[in-house]
Order: sequence, then C-alpha cells, then structure tokens
Amino acid sequence: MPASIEDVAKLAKVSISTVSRVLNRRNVVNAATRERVEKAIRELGYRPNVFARGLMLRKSNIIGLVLPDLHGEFYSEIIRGANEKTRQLGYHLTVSAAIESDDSHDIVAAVANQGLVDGLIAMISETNAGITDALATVDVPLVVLDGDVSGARHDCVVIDQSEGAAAMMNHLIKLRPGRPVIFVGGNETNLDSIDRLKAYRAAMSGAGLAVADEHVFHLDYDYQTAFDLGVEKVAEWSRIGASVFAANDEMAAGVIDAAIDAGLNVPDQLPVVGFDDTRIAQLTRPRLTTVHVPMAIMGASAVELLLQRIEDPKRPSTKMTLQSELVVRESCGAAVKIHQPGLRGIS
Amino acid sequence: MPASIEDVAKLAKVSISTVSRVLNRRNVVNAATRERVEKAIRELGYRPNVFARGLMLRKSNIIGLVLPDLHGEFYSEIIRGANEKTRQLGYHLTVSAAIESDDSHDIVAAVANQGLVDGLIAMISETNAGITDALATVDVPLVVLDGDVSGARHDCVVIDQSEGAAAMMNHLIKLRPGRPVIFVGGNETNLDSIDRLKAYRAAMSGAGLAVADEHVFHLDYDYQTAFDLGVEKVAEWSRIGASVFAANDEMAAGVIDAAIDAGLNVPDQLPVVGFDDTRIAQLTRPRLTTVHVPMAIMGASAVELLLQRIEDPKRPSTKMTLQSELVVRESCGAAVKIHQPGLRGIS
DNA sequence: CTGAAAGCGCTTACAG
DNA sequence: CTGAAAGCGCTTACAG
Repeated sequence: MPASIEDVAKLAKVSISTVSRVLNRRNVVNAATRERVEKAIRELGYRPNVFARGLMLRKSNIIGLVLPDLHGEFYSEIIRGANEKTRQLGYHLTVSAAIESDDSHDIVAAVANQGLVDGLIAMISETNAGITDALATVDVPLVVLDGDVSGARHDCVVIDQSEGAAAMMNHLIKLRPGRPVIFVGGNETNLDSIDRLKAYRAAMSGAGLAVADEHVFHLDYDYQTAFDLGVEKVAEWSRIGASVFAANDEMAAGVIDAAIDAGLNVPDQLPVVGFDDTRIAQLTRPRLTTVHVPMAIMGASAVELLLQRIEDPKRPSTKMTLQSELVVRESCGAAVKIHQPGLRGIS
Repeated sequence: MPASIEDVAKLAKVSISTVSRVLNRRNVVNAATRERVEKAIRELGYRPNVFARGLMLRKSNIIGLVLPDLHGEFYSEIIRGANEKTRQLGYHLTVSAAIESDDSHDIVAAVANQGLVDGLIAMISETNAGITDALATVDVPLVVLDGDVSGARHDCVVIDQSEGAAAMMNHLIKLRPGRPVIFVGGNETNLDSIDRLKAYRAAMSGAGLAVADEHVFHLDYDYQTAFDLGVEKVAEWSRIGASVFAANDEMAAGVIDAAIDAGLNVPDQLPVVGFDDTRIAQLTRPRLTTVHVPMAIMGASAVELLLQRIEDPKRPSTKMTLQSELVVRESCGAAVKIHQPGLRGIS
C-alpha cells in the first residue's frame, strides 16, 4: 500500500491541505514548512494518486492518438514524434488503431467517450458520412491529422502535398517533355491520394498534357498490388516513354521491382518516383526520388496544438500546414546530386 | 458536465447503490429495476467516471508498453500485436520509448511508478547494472520481452533465436561447404545479437569451421553502417567465397547494396542473409533469405500473459518461448521455392 | 433485492 | 501562511 497524502501530513506534522499546496502551488507555503513536507515526501517515496487527482481536477494528463492502421514506417514515425513531444510536456500517450474488424470512426468515439483522455489526436485518411458524426460526438479537445474535415471546430495538422507533388510532377515533366506520366494512387477515397492526384492533374494540364483515363490507377498503397500492376504494365509504359508517379514509396518500390524483373532499366527505360520519403525510399535500388513528408514533426505538432488547446480551450482553432519537399535521388533519372532534407518544414 | 451516477439514480428512482450494482454485478438486481436503470443510463448517455472507479478499484485498465526505440518495422509490429490484443481484452495501451536523452531503464521506472498502469510490458534489449535495479522498483505486474532477466519474479516472452539461427547457419554452410561465414552483428551488448552470435559460433564449430576474429563485426543494426562496412569489405569477402550472416534485415540490405554497387552479383558472388523477416526482407533485390521472428505475436502474447497475472497475481511466473524460423528467399542462392511463414510459432 | 453510509485520496474555497 | 471541512463520483460492506 503506497503512502497517501495523509501519511505525509502526519510525518511532517501539518495538515493535508498544506501537503497539497506544496505539491501544487509551492510558493504559497512558508519555506520552512515546505522543506519539512518535501522531506517527508522523499522519505515516504510518496506519489500522488492519479485517480484521486483526476477525480478532482478532471484531468488525466493522458492524450489519445488514433490511427487508421499501425503498419509501416509512416505511422511509426508519427507515433515516435508524438510520443517524444508528449513526454517532454509531461503527458502520456495512448495509442489505438483500427483493427480488421472495426472502423476507425468507432475507435475515435470509443477512445474519446471513455472519459480517460484529456484530448485526442485522430488521423483521418478518408472523409465519409460516418466520420463527421463520430467527430461530432467527441467532447474533448481534438486535433485532426491529415483530414481537413471542414466545418468542425477543432485544430488540424495537414501536409501541404500540393507543393511537393507539383515540384515532383514538374521535375518528371521536365525530364521527359511531352511524355505521359502514370499515376498510381491509393484508394480512391483516401484524402492523401486525392490531393496527390489533384496536383498530378494540375501539373499535367499546366504542361499542356492530356491525362488518359488508363493512366490513372487506384490501388491500396501496398507493395504487392503495385508489383502486380507493374508486372502487367511496365513493358507498355516503357514503350511509350512514360514515367510513373506513385502515391507512396511502397507502391513505387513495387513498380520498380516489377520493371527490373521485366528486364527494364530504372530509370533509363522507366522512371519511377514515390511519395512520403519513408525508410524504404533509401533501400530500393535505384534509390527513390520521392517527396519528403515530415511525419514525426506532424505527430509532435499535433501534440503541441492539442496541449495548447487543453490549456486554453477557447483559443481560436488553428490549422497547421507542414511543407512537403521534393527529394531527388536516383529513380527518376535526373543527374542531380542527392538532397537530404533535414527536420524542417514547419510553416 | 456529463451525467453522474446520481443523475441516473434519480431518473430511475433508485439509490446509487443499485445503479452501481447494475453496472458491476447485473444479476444481483431484480429484472424490473434493472431495466429501469438501464433505460435511465441510455437516456442520459451515462458513462462511469474512470477516475472515481479507479480510486475505489485501484485499477485503471491501462497497461504500459515500454520499448527501447520506436524506429522501424520491428517495433511497430510489436505495438500492433499488443494494441490489438489489449483492445480485444478491454484494456488500453500506453506506449513509451526511450528517446535520445534518456535511458530506457528510467522510463520503465517512470511509467511503472507513476501509478497509472495496472501492469507493464518492457522490452529489454540489453542487460546491465541499471536494468536490474530499475526492474526491481517496478511494483506492478511486469512482462519482460526478449531479455531473459534471470532471477527476477516476472513473466517473460522470448524468441528462441537459436533454432532459427542454427537452421540459417546450416543452410549457409551446406550451400558453400568449408567456406567462411561473416557475422555482422548489432551492438556487442545487445541480447539478440549475443544469441545470434552464439548460434553462429555453435554452427561453425559444429561444421568444423574455425571462426576468424576478423570475420565477426559488431555494428548498430542500421542500414547505413552496414553499407559502409560492405563498401570496404565485400570484394574481399567475395574473393574468399564467404557468405554474410547479418543479425537483422536492415544490415543485410546494407551489405547487399554495397555488394551490388561494387558490381558483385548477390547471391552468386556473395550470399547475404538477414534476420527478423521485416517488411524490408521482401523489398530488397534479391529478396532476403532471413529468419522469421513473430513480432506481432510477441506483443500479443505479452499482453495475454500480463493480463493473466493481473487477474491472478500469484500464478507461477511463466516464460513463453516463440519459435523463429528459416525463410529461404533469394539472397542465399539456394534453389528452393519461397516459403512464406504464417502466424504460427507459439510453443 | 435495496438503501444509507462510509470511505477511496485528493483539491480548494473558507476561515482564521 | 495554515487547518477543518466539503466534495469529486464511485464501490462495497452492513443492515434491513
């Protein structure tokens, strides 16, 4: 049985009120008594009971992070960034993710309503009917990652994909003027994929290039399906002098491997680029030209935003935009030296 | 202000005791009143206050997971497995990891002593003075991953590395009888690396092969350092007909890339194999022959063990051993068809 | 089967 | 600057 505030009070010969004051508002109490109390605390190894505190303060110092999934580098970087910042600011982080059987919306609601967390960070990768409702039931401060769910009263952190994607497209178009660019996207409803497709179309039409329907694909962000698509298509793509713009690094890796298996030289016979700049981007051969997305920073920024709101619930809701950035490596075929982005990109 | 148990009691015209009973021991209360109470709960959207409950029950339904690091597939799989099982059993998971400035031992202590978690899962990848002390201060149920910290009274989940590592070594030795095998390990003090080195030595001496000191390396599990080492050594290794046994997939990838950059054919001129069977193993070309380690299962098993102990604190402490398994792909040069392990391996 | 009451360990006005 | 007391929202013997 751990020591309680009463034990401390007894040992220090003061009331529990005074012990509590030493704990919470140190300066209010006389230096001599304070030292006596602190000594007692040390001797007893006293730590305030989290539940009793939470009951009075209505505060747990725990924030929740809900992700659509837990696979892969992308999410683990977000967790890493969030975890570090959370600890640094004296909070704790609980992580939840959608698992096969349940929808991420349910989880958002579940985590928020269970009454444990002081606030919630939710990554929304698709917008649909359910999600708006689910978010509406959240009655704690909320920061939305990625999904810019309009109209709602909460903070959000988004990646400005358009800039990086546009830079990438222009890069590709400049390398092979007038040639087609194949877009290999994620799910049709995925917000990131939608943004990236939009930038793709804008750049194409900006360069006076038509976008053929059969040059736009919607897969699932996975290596394997991209590989399978590649097996079927790379020969043709190469023949027409196309480049491939994949909406994440994994799919880019899949297409590259399919191309190599087909005996093609990447990038000479088929340039392929990715998105995200995960660890994989440096493991493929050729190394991936991709767009760097500051994932850890996204996690950390979300935590900062959330804690600011928890402390001041009526501050105006803010939207933080992080910049993405073109990283030229080998898979595009540009004769440019490799550029390694550091930890920058907060706007 | 959310509804309290008193609001429910009033609406249902019963005492709070009865409401509490409906919540906790449904069958004790008369069916008619129970229904009245449940209706009131529904109408009010009542949810018990977690802190008040925790204060009485001394239980939070939260378990902590402490990892040495949060980078990479390996850890994210553990989190995924733990998260899924935790939710499934009605608990919550908080995740912490060592960050640059602090030692994982401090974190174990910090998380355990803050009094929030009902139990703790800690991954111990090195054994040293500090760790035993830190573990001793933990006064909640504890499950140790990987590190078989002897003498302590807690459960643990370990990977039987020796079997997989031995299978791998025998496989390599059979492919190139009498030729040297290079060991590229992690930190000298890393427990996994130590185990794998031990299996390496055993297999070598079992085959009557001497182990030259200059054939054993201790790096840091990272792609880049392995790549750098490879740049320097692959030519020589290839010349003497050696194979490379790396202690994780990332380092194997680094060596492979260095070999390819040096114009060598892998596996023909230099077989290279990895360990862990992370996602990377299927992204390298040639695909990695490696040892499958059931990471998600490790996380899930730890949760199960922990919750069993929380429910029955005096059950005998158990040690769960998960089997690792050789996965033959391309990087070793064996003409064997690819074997994909499923989710097996619990012993 | 049900209710009144004590108590879990804190914080915070309210007096002094 | 300090203490006595009320109260946060629950659970659980204890009576009835």
